[in-house]
Amino acid sequence: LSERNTVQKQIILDVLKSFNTHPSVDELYAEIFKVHPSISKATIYRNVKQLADKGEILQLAVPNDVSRYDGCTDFHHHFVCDSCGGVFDVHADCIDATKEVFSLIQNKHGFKVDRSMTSFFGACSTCAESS
Amino acid sequence: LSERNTVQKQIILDVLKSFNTHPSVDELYAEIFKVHPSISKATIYRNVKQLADKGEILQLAVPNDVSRYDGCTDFHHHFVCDSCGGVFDVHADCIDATKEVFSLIQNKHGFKVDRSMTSFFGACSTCAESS
DNA sequence: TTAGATGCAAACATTTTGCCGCGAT
DNA sequence: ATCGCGGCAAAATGTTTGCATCTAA
Repeated sequence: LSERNTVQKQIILDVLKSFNTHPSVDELYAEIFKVHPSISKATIYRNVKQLADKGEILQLAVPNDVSRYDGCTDFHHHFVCDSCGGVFDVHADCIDATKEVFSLIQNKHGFKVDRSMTSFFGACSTCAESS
Repeated sequence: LSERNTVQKQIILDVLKSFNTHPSVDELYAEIFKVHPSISKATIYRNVKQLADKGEILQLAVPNDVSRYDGCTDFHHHFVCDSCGGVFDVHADCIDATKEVFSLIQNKHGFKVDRSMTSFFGACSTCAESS
């Protein structure tokens, strides 16, 4: 049941953390390929899943888009542009989803809440201008 | 540029609204098939996309899961069980993501925010018990 | 009448899996 | 020396598209 530290796993984590954006597996692959051309996409799929399960990275689900990954696990949120599909960070000071809310939900519904994330939707600055 | 009201579109909307859960296209198909066996999945895919674009239904993006649809467009949130993948409603009184927050984000980032949705993650009551 | 919608099947894209060999522990 | 992991290719899954036909307007 032990988990091994491999070169590939470390590169995947490092490269993901170097992104300011929220790359897909394809985007990660393209970047990792530059330093480790022999990597396989299957390895990236397997590792991002494992890292997300351990909570070392976040997996983002975006409507009409592939899975995206976020190397920043600090509590924060996302804005998704309905027009271009871009995903941008929205930091937490904007919204109040605190542990108090988690308890409230747990008491009301019986769900044991661990974490939360808010998605905001609309038009990003670029798309709002060109319309 | 006109959009037509077809029998299929109406059935899709009706059946979706009859769910308390958040069905995938496959689950919708299975249910619609009972009353309209000649329906095609392509028709369902095309219509849920159109309905979601018009805002008549919601498209939910769930990590490691297919797209799910929600016939209830009232402002509310979701709890996703990390263990069984179930998606449950969490109504809005639990969390404060109001128009004020939207303005705050718009001022800070320039995004024109239209709507938001919060996802809570953890263990649902059933899964929390059996662990 | 005509342009949007349907059903079907084929095409596509993304993600998962089986297999075998490699390498971290 | 194990057994988890990597690379590859094949398979599985989910979604979109081309096309001929149908139908709402």
